[in-house]
Amino acid sequence: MNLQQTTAIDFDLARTLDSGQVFHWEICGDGFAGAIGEQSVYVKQRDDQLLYAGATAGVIQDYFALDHPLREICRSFPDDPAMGAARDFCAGLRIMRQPRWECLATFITSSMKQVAHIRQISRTLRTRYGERRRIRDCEVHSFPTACRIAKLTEQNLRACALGYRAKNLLATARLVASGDADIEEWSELSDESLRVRLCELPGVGAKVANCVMLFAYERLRAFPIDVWIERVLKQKYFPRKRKVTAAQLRAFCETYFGEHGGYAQQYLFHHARKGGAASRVAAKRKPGGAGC
DNA sequence: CTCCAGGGATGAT
DNA sequence: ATCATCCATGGA
Repeated sequence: MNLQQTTAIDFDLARTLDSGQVFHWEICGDGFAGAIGEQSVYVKQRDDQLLYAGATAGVIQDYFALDHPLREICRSFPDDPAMGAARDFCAGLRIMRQPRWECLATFITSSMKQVAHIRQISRTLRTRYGERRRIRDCEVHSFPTACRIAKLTEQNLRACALGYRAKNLLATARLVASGDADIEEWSELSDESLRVRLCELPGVGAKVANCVMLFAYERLRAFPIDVWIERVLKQKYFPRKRKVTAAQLRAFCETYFGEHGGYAQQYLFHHARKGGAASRVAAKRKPGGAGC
């Protein structure tokens, strides 16, 4: 199969796919295979060129948000040591435009899960209930639609290792499938209204809502606060302060990181998670023991 | 073995 | 408003 080609400057494909925003792309040959909606796509990067098959250039460019003005976005970040280090570490990392339902569903399954296991759950759901496709000798499965999941049982989903998340995914799938929750229509809402609507869905709280807003609704100001980001914020921005409430953190993030706070958050997250020992934030240690 | 993970819902202070 | 607890599962 012949590959098509499009220019992609200020873009790092592998880093973007490994940054914890999308969970289903797999290594295929010397590139990656995955689904963009219902289409199976192969893509690999060679310098400033993206070589791809399975979709149009327009779909590729839109999905990877190659139109985001990354230079300007990075310039809008606050000028402090933690942010600067994260920005240097995350060159070319872009916030993609993901399909609403699969992003929402995947982050409902993400609660109290490591990235590796979110990937495993996504793979199981796709393999069992999605549509199988083939691209360049690699298998790709689309994410099951809300209607498909709505017809399953909680036991079906628990069998995919979802645990207590099964009930939430099923209930939300049924709301979306019935049209009671019109997640496509919600793209017209303001940030605040959108967050309220998302949080009404079973299994969606502030953190998941912000992830979905950032990764599927292009609300680049949305700032998800998970355990990693919470540690980064407390250690880098509130050092030697015993008590920092969730409300304080939220208020700080809304203003300090500016109009592209979601990008800043993703860079801080990726740096903390994947950076070297120097960047790593220490997990909370159990008190006691002769620490010396 | 233990500790922890891109949390949410519920009920008690 | 803030805190405690429970909820499943598997990687490290």
